[in-house]
Amino acid sequence: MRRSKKERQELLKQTIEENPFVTDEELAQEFSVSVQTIRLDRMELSIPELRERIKYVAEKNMQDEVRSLPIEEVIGDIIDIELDKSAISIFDVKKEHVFKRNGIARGHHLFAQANSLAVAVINDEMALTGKADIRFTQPVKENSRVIAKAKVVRSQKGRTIVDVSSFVGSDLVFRGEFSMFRAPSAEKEEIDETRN
Amino acid sequence: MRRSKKERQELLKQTIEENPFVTDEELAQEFSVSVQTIRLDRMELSIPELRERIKYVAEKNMQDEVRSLPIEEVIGDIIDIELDKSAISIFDVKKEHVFKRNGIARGHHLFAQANSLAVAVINDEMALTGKADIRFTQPVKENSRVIAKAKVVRSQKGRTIVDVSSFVGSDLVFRGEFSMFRAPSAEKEEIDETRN
DNA sequence: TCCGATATTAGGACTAGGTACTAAAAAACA
DNA sequence: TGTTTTTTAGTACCTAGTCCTAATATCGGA
Repeated sequence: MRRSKKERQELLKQTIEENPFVTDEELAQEFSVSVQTIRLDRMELSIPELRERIKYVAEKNMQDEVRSLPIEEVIGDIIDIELDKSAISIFDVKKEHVFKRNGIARGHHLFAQANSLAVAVINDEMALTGKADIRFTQPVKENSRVIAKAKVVRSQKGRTIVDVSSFVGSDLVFRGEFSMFRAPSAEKEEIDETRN
Repeated sequence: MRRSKKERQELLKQTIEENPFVTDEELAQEFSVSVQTIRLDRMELSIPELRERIKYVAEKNMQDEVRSLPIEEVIGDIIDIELDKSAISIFDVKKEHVFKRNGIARGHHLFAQANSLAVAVINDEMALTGKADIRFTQPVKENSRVIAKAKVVRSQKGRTIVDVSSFVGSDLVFRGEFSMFRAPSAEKEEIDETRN
């Protein structure tokens, strides 16, 4: 089926986004146009060639790998941290984080950002969440930037209370009180401690 | 500096492993041999060409992506559901769900399973988590199978309380009380309702 | 020191998946 | 109808290879 140029280019963009591994040849067949047309389309849309796309995906992968090693496994980007005191992270809500039906962020992503920030702020070898009291105060839409602020409230014998408030702009969208277990050094402080 | 064949091939393997993006040309210079020699080496060591290597890395990345942001709307597999009453789901804890340091499942995955089950059990167009009171009662290790059981406790004017308990074997590992907002049909029931 | 084996290099033909460019044909529109 | 836009075709060139043949180099042993 032949489509208009505009329509075709829209679909082309989507198709390549979904599957960056597709060749011009295959796309030409898919859209029943010549390979040259596909190439003109890519030009107009500034979509790089197959190999560059693959390379990009691969490079992203490598970066992710190094990123997940040193900065620890945090959801969202930590932009400020004072160990055992406070921390701030940013999380951009993209299409994969929302419900398809209504475009609202799924709760567990906001929870993940907050929880992971609560873990990160603790200056110990190990930190585990014991309990949490959380509130989703406003729905968060796709393309929002969520800023989570964690504050250590108090700390006593292996237990630390961390308050996390998340905002979109000036709106509070999430609040949580996390009760964290901590284990100072390595081995024998066994995590069975986490029994609450 | 010229090395013996064996030595060179050993280094070659390492070099490519570290940086799969290196070309034969660059390797030839690095080892002061001809491009052909590098190619013979790759043959003998069964190392694929640059593009195949890059493609492999990229593909691995894509796989990871689908894994980390589940396509399906529910985290875990629902094995039983009675709308507005109860539901059960299974979630297998794999290496990507645990902290590298201690092999313990990160809290937000257990939360995600429970929260997502609470959403699923509600028989309405839309369900959003308003607040939640949760407890991680025991650490969950890699390769565990977590069974979450959701039960609708009560329901009144657009608000439904869902209790979720998650088990590994017979051990309770997580408990949460979720207060869910529900909107029967589509548009105008505006989600500002979620102000708590 | 010469011999044969192994290792290395050079070169040509071919490949995929393109870029960059020119030119012609087809379709859309005014 | 003429003009503009869009599409197609074709050429030369590119990278990073494969596959193959043939010519050298290098090395160990008799």
